[in-house]
Amino acid sequence: MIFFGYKTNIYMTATAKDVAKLAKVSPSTVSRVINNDKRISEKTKDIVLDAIKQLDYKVNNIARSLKTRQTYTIGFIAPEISEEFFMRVAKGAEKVFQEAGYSLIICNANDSLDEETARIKLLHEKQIDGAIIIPSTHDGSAYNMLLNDDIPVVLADRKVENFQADTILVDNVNASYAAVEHLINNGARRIGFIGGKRTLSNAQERYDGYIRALGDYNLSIEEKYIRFGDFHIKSGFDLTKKLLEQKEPPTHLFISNYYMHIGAVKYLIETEKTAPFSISIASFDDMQMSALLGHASVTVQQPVVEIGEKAAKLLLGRIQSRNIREDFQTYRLKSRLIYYKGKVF
Amino acid sequence: MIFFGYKTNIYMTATAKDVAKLAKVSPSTVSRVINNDKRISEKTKDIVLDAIKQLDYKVNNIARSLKTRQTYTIGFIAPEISEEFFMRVAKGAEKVFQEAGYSLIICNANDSLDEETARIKLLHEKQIDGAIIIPSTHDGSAYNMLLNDDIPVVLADRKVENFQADTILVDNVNASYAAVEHLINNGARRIGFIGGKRTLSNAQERYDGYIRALGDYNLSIEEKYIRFGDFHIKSGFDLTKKLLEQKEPPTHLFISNYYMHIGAVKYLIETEKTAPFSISIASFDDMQMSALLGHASVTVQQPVVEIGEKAAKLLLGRIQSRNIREDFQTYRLKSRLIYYKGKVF
DNA sequence: GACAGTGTTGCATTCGATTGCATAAATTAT
DNA sequence: ATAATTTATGCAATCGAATGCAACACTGTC
Repeated sequence: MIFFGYKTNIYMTATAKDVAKLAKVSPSTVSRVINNDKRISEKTKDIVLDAIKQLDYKVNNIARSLKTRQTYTIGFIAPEISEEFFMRVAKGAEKVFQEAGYSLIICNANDSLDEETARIKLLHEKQIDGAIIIPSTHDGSAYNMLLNDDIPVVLADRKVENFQADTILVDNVNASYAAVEHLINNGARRIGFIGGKRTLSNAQERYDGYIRALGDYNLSIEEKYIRFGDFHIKSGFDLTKKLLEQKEPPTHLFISNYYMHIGAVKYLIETEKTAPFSISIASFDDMQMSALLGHASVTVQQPVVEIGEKAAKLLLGRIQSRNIREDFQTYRLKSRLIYYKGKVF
Repeated sequence: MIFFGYKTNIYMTATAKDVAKLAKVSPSTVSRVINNDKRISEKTKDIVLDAIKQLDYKVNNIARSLKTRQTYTIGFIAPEISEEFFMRVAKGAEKVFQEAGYSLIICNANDSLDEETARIKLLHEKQIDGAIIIPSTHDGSAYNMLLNDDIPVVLADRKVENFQADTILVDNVNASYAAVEHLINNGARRIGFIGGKRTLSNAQERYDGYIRALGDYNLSIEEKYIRFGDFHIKSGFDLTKKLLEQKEPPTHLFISNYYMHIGAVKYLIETEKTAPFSISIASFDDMQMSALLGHASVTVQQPVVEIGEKAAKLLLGRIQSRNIREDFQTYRLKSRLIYYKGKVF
């Protein structure tokens, strides 16, 4: 619909020029009105606002971005978008950003450094104003691509090498210490450990907590009770099998994340392991399903949404202050233990 | 780093103009090279490509978008981004789009029509080239905002009222029919039904399959065995409680999705329901954890990733053909049944 | 050697909004 | 009433790339 001849471009969407014509002012004035420039008289402001309403004018964000060099878009890269944990972090971040007028491009790195790097390139090309990254590996060198062009980055959940940034982590060491301690207090002496790739900072830290707890309680650290996987179901399954099929197997397990816990339980169910003893598991992450996972006695509940919120707030601060490179901080958010009834199916 | 004085703008990123100057050609020629215009001589093409490499030139996508009116960005709206099901759809879509050079803005509608509408506005302002929506409600009227501005939309998983579009669904009726049939074949006579909000097309269809199966096998349809919730854990819990606490409770349950199944199992565990009979459950969705859910005898596995892929391909077709409004199709993808060992914990 | 035909390249405008600078209008001071 | 100051608005350039049209260079033909 041509609107009294006021829409001049072929796409029939009103531009600032159209509004200007209708309001009998210049495009600059229109621009000043929509940007709340204070030195504009109430009278013309009203006239312009009225014209805007009449023409249903919306600013063209692309044109605006070209001029202002701000896209109000934030990149969010997670190792795997179908995992509840990461997307709950994303939710926390989205909430904060949305209130500040920013929107999120959520990308999947597929647990691969290459894909992660590809996503970074993409976000860079899209000229995002900042990025939150949950690193897929320990190598953060690709992130410098962003920082070098003054795009601030905040890391969540894991820290990396070769890159400096604000980082939001949880107190992995203390949390896994407490979980293992709980097993010990309940009489556990042979506690198996199933961890993630040690190159990932959170995996290493959870291992450290386990070792420290054993040490403090004078339990010997047995190589044969310790296995490292990759945080996925299959490795939880495989490693549980390995641990339990040896002579003098562990009677308890500390498992470093939710998915490996699932794998462990799958193994226990499939083999209908009833053993001479009952396996009891301490694990990480409290997801919607955690309460139903068999053999769970205690789990570490991380402040997932808060990780995202905190990361988002920090990033916003960096963007707004334009202080991109200094005083990087690392925050450790507190986790807490959730006790299940120790039910063994 | 100023590069031999060739970078003219204050941001020190090379523009087509800089490349042109270095290659001693006009900006138009540079533009033609990067867009693979065939009517350019091999010689100048090489010179320009060399200059591009020297200056590490990257096109400014924002400027390009302003001119071409294409952003190569697709909106993806899901009712809840922390749910594995929806994000697996997103993964399927992302794969297809990525190969075609498009990227995805994933948004969370939080199961709310208002938030969904807000996201649509946002995506509209960002000038996306198309959108895939998993509707949060039965009302699709807000989607017209996109279509009216020639932005094609494809719906996934659920259909809506007040909006016409290509739609990718699964064969809900047949799938739930088959699941219920399986229970009947195993001797079930009193089968409770726990469904989602009937205003959602998939919830209604799953109910239809249940009703049809009972009818075909001459089982009476009992009001007291039928309850509707909201696809979330809590309603699964509450409705299971309601169903089982009555006199002559059902001995089997057909539960319309994964999360309500979780809720049901939570109830069964918490109350340590051992009943005079053992509850056996047929349900929908086969997630990472489904195999571990207690009482499961059979579940419907939907082709989740394929939903996303199919939706993406359709949307790409619409975008590329510029046929936005005609011949809308509805596709029904086939689900299949996964039989668990019928183990009852 | 003039002319048509084909293949390359540049000029200048455009996309829509922002903004420094200049100027006009309104207000206050003298 | 006039000068000085403040306030409000417009002009014109700019952000970086794309593209219709014009112009040029070259080859081949008669």
